[in-house]
Amino acid sequence: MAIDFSASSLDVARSLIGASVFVDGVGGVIVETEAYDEDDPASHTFAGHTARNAVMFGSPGRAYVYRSYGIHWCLNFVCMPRGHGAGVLIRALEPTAGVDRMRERRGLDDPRLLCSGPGRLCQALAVTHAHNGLRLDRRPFRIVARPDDADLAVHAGVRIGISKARELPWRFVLAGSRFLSKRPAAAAIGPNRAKER
DNA sequence: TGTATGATCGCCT
DNA sequence: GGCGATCATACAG
Repeated sequence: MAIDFSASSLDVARSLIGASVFVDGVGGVIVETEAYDEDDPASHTFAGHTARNAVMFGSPGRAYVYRSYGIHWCLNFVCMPRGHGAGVLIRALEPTAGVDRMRERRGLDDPRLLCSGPGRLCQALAVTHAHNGLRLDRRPFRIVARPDDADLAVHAGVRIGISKARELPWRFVLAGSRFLSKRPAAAAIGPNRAKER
C-alpha cells in the first residue's frame, strides 16, 4: 500500500517508519522521523508563508530541503492537504542500498554513522537544495512503503534540537534500531513517563 | 561518557 | 544582527 501524503504529518511520520527511501538507488529503511505542523511553534511554517518554506505549503508528496546551520541539508516530505504547511523530517536511515557510495560521500566506514542524523543522511544520499520541490514518486526519488505484514514496534518521543514546543512527542523511531541519531530518552508515551528529565 | 565550541549561511526581526 | 529541525572535534572527568 502506498503512502498517503495528504494525511496529517503525524500519521505520515508514523507510517514512514519501516518504509524505504532511495535517491538515485542509494538509500535504506527509515528508522527515525519527526512531524512538523503549521500550528506548531517549532515548524518553519509557523510564521506563515515565505520563500524558503513555500514548498511546504504546496502539493503533498514532494521533497522540502533546507540548509541547516549554514552547513548541512535536511530532507523533509511534504504532507497534509493543499495550503496547510506541514511536513515530516527524515532523521535517520538504516542503509541497505549503495552503501559504498555512502561511504565515499561521508568519508567513513561505520554503517551506523552513515545516515544517523538529518545532515548525515543528506550527505550520504547526496541530497541538496537541487532536490527542493521535487516529487517523491519520480526519479531520482523512490519510496517503498513498509510491507503490510511488517511486524515492527514504533515508539514516540520528544523531538531533537528544537527550542520551542519541546514537549510534543512528535518524534517516531523504530524501537531498538541501532541506526538512530540519538537514543530515545525515557519513553515519552506509555505508562512510565514519570522518569523524564 | 559527557559537555563545550566552531563552522557558516539564509531567514527573520 | 541574531539565531537555528546539525555535526565533528576538543577537551574534562
